[in-house]
Amino acid sequence: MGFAQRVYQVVAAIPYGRVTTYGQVARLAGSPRAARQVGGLLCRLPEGSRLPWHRVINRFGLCSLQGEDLQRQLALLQAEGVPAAADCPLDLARYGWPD
DNA sequence: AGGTTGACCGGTT
DNA sequence: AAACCGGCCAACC
Repeated sequence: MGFAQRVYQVVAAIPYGRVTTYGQVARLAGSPRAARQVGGLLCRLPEGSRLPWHRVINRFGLCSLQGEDLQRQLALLQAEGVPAAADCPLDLARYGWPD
């Protein structure tokens, strides 16, 4: 299985109401330095994908998206009880996906 | 075929 | 404390 498939599996396994970082997804996918590529993959997900891409944020606890996409991500997170905001970083110790 | 460009990160200056 | 640097992968010129 290739890198992309492993990333999809890891993202699919992020629990409801939790978030994780690009770096951790990369780590769990077996390629610790490939955080950027994780973003690249999620960026080009097909429209109707059932993958919980919105649970992946950056190492500062903020969403890396902008504009309309950012609003969509915030809404999805809020809908599952995660107090995500555009400006205020999430506490990863509280909402993060523990190893 | 080779260069560029990203939803990034960690370690080292 | 802030800037820098190399990695790693896929897609698109």
